[in-house]
Amino acid sequence: MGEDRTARTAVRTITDLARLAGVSPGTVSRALAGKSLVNTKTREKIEAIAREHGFRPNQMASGLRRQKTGVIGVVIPLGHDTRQQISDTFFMTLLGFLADELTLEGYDLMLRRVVPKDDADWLDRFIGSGMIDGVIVIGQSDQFDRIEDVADGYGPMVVWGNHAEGQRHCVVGTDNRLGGRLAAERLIAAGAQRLAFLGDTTAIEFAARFAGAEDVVRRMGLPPIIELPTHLSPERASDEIARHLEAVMGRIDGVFAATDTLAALCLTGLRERGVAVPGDIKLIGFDDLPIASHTVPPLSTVKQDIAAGARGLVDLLLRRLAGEQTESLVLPPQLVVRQTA
Amino acid sequence: MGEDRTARTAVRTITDLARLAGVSPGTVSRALAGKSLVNTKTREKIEAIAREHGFRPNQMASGLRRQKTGVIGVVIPLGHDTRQQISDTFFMTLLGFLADELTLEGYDLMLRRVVPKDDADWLDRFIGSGMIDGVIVIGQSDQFDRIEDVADGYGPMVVWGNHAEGQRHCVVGTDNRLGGRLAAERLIAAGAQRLAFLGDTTAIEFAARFAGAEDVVRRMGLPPIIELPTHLSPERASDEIARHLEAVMGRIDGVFAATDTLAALCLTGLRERGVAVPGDIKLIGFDDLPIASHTVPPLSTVKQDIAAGARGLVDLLLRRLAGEQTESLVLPPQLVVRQTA
DNA sequence: ATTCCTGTTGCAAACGTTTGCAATGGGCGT
DNA sequence: ACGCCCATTGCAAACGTTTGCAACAGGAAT
Repeated sequence: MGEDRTARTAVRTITDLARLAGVSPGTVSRALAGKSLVNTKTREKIEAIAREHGFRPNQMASGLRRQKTGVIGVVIPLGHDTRQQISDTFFMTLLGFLADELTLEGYDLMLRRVVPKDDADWLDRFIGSGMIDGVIVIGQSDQFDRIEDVADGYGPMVVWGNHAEGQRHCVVGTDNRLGGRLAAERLIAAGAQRLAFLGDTTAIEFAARFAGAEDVVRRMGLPPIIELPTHLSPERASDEIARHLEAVMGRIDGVFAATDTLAALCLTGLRERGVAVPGDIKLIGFDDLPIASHTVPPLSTVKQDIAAGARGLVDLLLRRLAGEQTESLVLPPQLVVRQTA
Repeated sequence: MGEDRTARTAVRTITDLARLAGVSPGTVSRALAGKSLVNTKTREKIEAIAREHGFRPNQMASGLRRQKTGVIGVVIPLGHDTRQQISDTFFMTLLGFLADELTLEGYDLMLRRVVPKDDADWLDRFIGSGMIDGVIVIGQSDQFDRIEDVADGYGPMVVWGNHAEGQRHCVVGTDNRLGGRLAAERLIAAGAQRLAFLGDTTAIEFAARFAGAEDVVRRMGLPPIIELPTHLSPERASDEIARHLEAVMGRIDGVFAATDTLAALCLTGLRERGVAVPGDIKLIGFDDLPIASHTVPPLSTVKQDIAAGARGLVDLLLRRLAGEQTESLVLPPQLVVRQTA
């Protein structure tokens, strides 16, 4: 008992509520929106009824009328490596922070995972859906050009990824080239001379990290870095790394892994072969994921500030939504020396 | 050149397109929807124009009219442990698989992270928003009762979590109690007698794991399990675990961690104290996350089949959307013996 | 008493799509 | 040659909200 004070009339629309309150739908709309064009008494009455019936205005209708949805699209293109990435720790952590930031700003988040290979206009489709006010692209993958194309005609888009001179889309990301330099310098400072790079350089971010490392070895007159292309998904990566190690063992004394995840796998591979780290081979990763501090020995790495990245993405996107033109944001990476290099 | 065949007339609505094609909006709608009530010739013409102008029907309008949105809400309640969970590896992996499955079924995914403590009707608000056709709740957290309340009046909801006898909401999850039993049995089989449980049992899933372990020690007449409540976020957990170990060291010879993440941290803590694993203390985790196979020594654990879980969630939700009444789905956990127990 | 505000409210037209119903036309059977 | 049916299309009313404009009341100023 006590429950039946909620009238049997279900109040699903603003019009129902208006009827109950004895006012017009317009007034209800204004009252609920908090615009001050409505009498305090009336507003309170309306709010009371709304609360009592658990009424919430339909977001679809509101969105249609106002031509904005309160939803930000977040899309993860799976370019060169279909399986991985949506479960990749780095992207997931970034996504988590994004969710936090967007919620804080009153936006909802619509997540979409796309395979550009099977779906050429993945980006236009998302943008044109009318469901989102803006879009955040997590990772350029191998879709740099397509993103550039879209950037010309569509303002509210920010991309996580690598910044290239003169690019047209607004990007937030770590200075990968600098990160690569830091990594290589650390390996060399720890005593390594003949380096290898573990990772797939068709991903533009990884290419930049590789390039940074190359800068260093070239400057110091060391032999060129051996590229060891590797997929990101743990299942495939394990075997590939094993094969790589088989092939280059003895010819290298330092490994720069494109990712902590790869570094961790590499560490296991080295252990299995009885190779001492950092004794025989120095190893450094990238990202500073939680795993980096829990390998044995703990992984030296180049830290990306993921939280700052998320904040930057959202901040820039909001300003673009407000019509501002924004520059890209390049975050400084930070060397974290632990025990593998 | 060759680019200007795209007429300058921007075609944003179905009506624009209709004008261009010389038909009525209704026909365009039918053509684009693929319903076979339209002449092949006409359809092709319309499709051609649509393609040429990159036209996509507005999802908001469509959703409003059809009273369905093609969007599934995924909500992660952060109950007892505000900070964590959205970056928790387990939930993130589940989320990744969910994204895959939902995409496959033609649904979009709207992600929302909520703090029930600050926002009592988080679930009603999401459901009542009119933006989603159904909802998947990831983790019951400490919100079991609220979910139960909602389940009575709202069909299309499926929850990841623990199954309790006679509950009213449809849940998909691992048999946590059985998992707890497997873990305890393994610890004991490895030689442990005095067990501790690492984790916060106010989370219902963890409570079930704990209960399963208790079943075993009771049956075998061993001393009761010592509870070591611990937050999930790595930053807080590290210290808490250190303090716990300090307190119970020497009184235990086996640890059942509620999560692989906690187990990995515990392993580090034990190493720092010079405790041999599994020599002095046996250790077992839960989940079988990637990290489990890369600790040193690799972690024995109880595996949850995350992919199957995601598939189950989506499958049940779709059937509920179709009006079916569905039973809960309880997945069997699987013991994975590595080297810590 | 008349006029002019100001503060509230109602009216009705959007927003862009879908869909039941009716209208049109051509082909076919008789 | 007539009528009927079927395939295709157009018409217009929804879906639920927002918002410019107009209307209205009551009070203040003249």
